[in-house]
Amino acid sequence: MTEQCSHSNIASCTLPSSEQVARLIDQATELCDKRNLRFTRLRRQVLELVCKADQPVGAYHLLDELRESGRSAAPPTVYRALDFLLEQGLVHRLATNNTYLACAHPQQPHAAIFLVCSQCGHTQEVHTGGVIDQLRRQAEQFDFAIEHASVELTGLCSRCRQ
Amino acid sequence: MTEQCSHSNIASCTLPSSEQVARLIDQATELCDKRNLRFTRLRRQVLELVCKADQPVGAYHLLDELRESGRSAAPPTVYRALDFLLEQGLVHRLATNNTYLACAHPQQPHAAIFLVCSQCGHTQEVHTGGVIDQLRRQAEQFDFAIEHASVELTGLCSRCRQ
DNA sequence: AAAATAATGTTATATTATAACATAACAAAC
DNA sequence: GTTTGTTATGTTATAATATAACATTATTTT
Repeated sequence: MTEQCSHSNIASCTLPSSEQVARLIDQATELCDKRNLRFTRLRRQVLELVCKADQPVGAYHLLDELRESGRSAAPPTVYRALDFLLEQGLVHRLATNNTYLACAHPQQPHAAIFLVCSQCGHTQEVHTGGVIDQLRRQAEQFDFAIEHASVELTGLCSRCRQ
Repeated sequence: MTEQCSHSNIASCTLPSSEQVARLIDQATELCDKRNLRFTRLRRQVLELVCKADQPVGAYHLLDELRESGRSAAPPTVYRALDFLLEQGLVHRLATNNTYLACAHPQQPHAAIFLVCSQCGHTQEVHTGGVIDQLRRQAEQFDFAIEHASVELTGLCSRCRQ
C-alpha cells in the first residue's frame, strides 16, 4: 500500500509495488519478533498473497493460491493464518464483501475508513483521525465503548465515475 | 424502534413496543402504496418478524419463524423479502454479523450508525447527521461518490459495561 | 531427552446466500 | 371477462463463507 502516503491529517494509501510488499513483510517480521510471536512460513505466505493482490481478496481465493503454490491447504489453514494476521493488525477484513487486505500501517494501530468501489472493486484505506474520534465521542454519549469500528463506504471511485 | 427518539441533532432509537410495530407496518404500507409497490403478505410478515425481534435477526432465524407460522418457505423466500425491504429502506443489514433489523425512520432516507454490543448483541441505531456528512466530505476529497455507508461500531453497551 | 505448548493437517459440517426454473398471483389491454 | 404480460412466490439445488473437532507435527521449555 502506502504509495503516496503522507500519514498527516488525511492520508490515502494506494497499492503496493513489489518492493513495498517486501517492506511490509519485513515490518511484519520485526513486529512479530518484538511481540514474541511466530511469524511462520504459512503466515508469511498468506500475508504475501494478501499484499500482492491488487484488490481485497476472499479467503477461498487465498486458499486456491496456497494450493497452487504446492502447499497442502484446507479452509482452516487460511482462516487461521488470517485470524493471526487480523489480531496483529497486519490485515483488515472488509465485512461488506468478506474480503481481506493488507494493512498499510501495521506499526501504529489505527482505525481506518475504507472506500470500496462497487464497480471495479478498488479499495482505498483512508486515515482521517477526525472521523474516528468523532465516532468515539458520539458513542460515548450513549455510554458505549468502541472495541472495533467498521467503516466501509461503498460507491464509485474516481476512475469509474468518468 | 423510536422509543425516545427525538430525531434532532443526535437521535437514538430503542426497541419497539407492540403498538409501535403496528405503526411501522402502517408506515410501510403507506410508503409502498405511494411508490406503487406491492406490500404483499410475505413482505409484511417478514417485516413484522424483524420489527418484533428485540435484536437484529439472521435470515435463517426468520426462515424458521416463517415455517413455524405455517407458511411454506425456503431461503429464497426470506432473502427476496429482505431484499425488497432493504431496497425500500424498511430494514437495515448489519454486515459485521449478517443480521437484519427494522429501520427506525423509514420515512426519510438516512444514513445511520449502529452501535452493536459484542456481549449481549443489543444494537442501537444512531442518527448523527454530522458524522455522515463528514464522511461524505472526506470521500469527496478522493473524488469518491458514496452510494452506501456501512458504519458499525462494535463494543460494550452501557448495561454490559457495568 | 521429556514434557508442555503452539501451530498445522485433516475431515466433516455449519452458516449465509444465490442460481435456475416452475408456478401462481396480479395488472393491463383488449 | 378473458388474454397477455409482468411481478411475486415456490422449489430444488448448489455456491460461498466460515468453524468444530480431533490428529499430527513443530517448537520451546524444563
